[in-house]
Amino acid sequence: MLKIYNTLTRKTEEFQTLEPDLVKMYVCGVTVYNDAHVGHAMSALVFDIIRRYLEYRGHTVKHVMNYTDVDDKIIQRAKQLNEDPLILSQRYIEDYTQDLASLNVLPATSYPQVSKTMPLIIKFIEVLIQKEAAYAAPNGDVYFSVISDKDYGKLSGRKLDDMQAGSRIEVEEAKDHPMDFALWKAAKPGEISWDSPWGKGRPGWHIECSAMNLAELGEQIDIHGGGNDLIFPHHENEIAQTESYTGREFARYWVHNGMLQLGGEKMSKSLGNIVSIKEFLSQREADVMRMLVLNGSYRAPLLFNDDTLDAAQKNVERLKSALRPASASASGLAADAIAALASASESAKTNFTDAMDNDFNTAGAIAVLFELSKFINTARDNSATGEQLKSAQGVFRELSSVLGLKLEEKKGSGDAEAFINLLIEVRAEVRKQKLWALSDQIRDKLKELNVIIEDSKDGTKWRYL
RNA sequence: GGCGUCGUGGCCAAGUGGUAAGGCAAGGGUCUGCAAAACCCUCAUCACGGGUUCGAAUCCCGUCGACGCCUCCA
Repeated sequence: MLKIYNTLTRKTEEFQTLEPDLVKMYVCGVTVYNDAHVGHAMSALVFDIIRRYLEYRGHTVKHVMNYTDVDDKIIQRAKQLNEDPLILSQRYIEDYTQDLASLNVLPATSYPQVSKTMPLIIKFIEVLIQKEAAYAAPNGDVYFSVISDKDYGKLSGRKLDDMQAGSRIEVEEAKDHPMDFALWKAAKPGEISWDSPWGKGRPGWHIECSAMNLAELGEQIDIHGGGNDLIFPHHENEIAQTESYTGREFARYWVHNGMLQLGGEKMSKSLGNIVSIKEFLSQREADVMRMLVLNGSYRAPLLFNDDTLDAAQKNVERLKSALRPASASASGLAADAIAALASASESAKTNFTDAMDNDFNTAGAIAVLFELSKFINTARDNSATGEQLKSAQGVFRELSSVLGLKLEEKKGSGDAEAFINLLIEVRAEVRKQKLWALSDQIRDKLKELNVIIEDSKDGTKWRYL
């Protein structure tokens, strides 16, 4: 039985879908005005892993990830670059799509955009006004009225009185209540805008997600996800809007990932301590980032530094070792060893599911893979044939792909391969003649070129580092 | 100030009542011409102080500390 920690109740709850076997999952994507960073990658990876696991457990997942392509920061950036805001955001959407593909994140079912949801957003706001959950102010803005929502604050555990006391925001004169937030913002001169019953303007930050959710998934969804920095105000306001609109419970499970930490602090644009996904991938392979996430727990802060990345990279290498082929001269395993390997595979599956069922305990799931890899490697060391390894390696491959790990050996150019093989042939001859210095020199020089040579009983193998 | 998360070996990190998974690093070993890889062995009593319990890292109270949100943020 899958259990998920629900931010709304602050409890780990049994997962039950609204409709049998179907999971409606909405994950807040990014505001597209700049290169996405590894913190965004963490969030995307967390929900990719969740989605993959739900599918592994037999659910069909409708996975919606939005792009916020109309926003203050986009407008500002577009002004700097003297570019149309929508062209700018479209460029970054394509960019981010590529980043996600590079990270082996499965494509979402759909990717709604604010700019393409405008009629529905306007209609949504009109309904809120009709229901007296929102009001148009004289300045052309429309605000959501927080006092109209009796349980406003339930997600973040705040009370309106507390928030007023701690508020450091300059309160707009036009607001009835200081915590009221904008559903619609009147356009300033020269800004991109859309026509509405309240004049030219554009949506506030939170309403798009409520509208796009409704459009893509309906009034109620199973999982709503995002970074835990979105709990307040973004998700709090989303709940307020949607539940005021529908009169029903919005999302069953609110799932939030922890923040990536760089040098003990959250990575964020305002702190300037950013590593973009592209920068990261120019240094390390995608599996390393994923392993970093898998090794931790998705709700906790994740340390991103050279030490944790080096360890993650080693972990990836280690897992890859399980998939290496049997020795060509393998003579075969004894019957009891074959049985032991088979039973190790079976318990790996069970233990994997047990771990993942416990609020996606990926660290536990990874430990299961390490254990299975040990069994496989021992079997190979004990002369298992390829045929005898096949089934266990199949299980290993299956489970690691549920986590989204590719575990591919690196490839170089086909041309280089022929030369490397040639060098290895020559080196084999040199070794026959016991010219160890020369033989070692070849090995060292190849290593400098990121080609690792490993000698064994039945010949020399090589791989790219 | 308010709300919340958390504090497990050198590092990353599972475990939420019955005497501490896994990985990295380190040390020893098998294999190897030497390496590398793989495999084997060694390596913690869970921030601190109280309490509940036959029994607590795991529940309760307190202290100290870290981090996040309260303002754009995955």
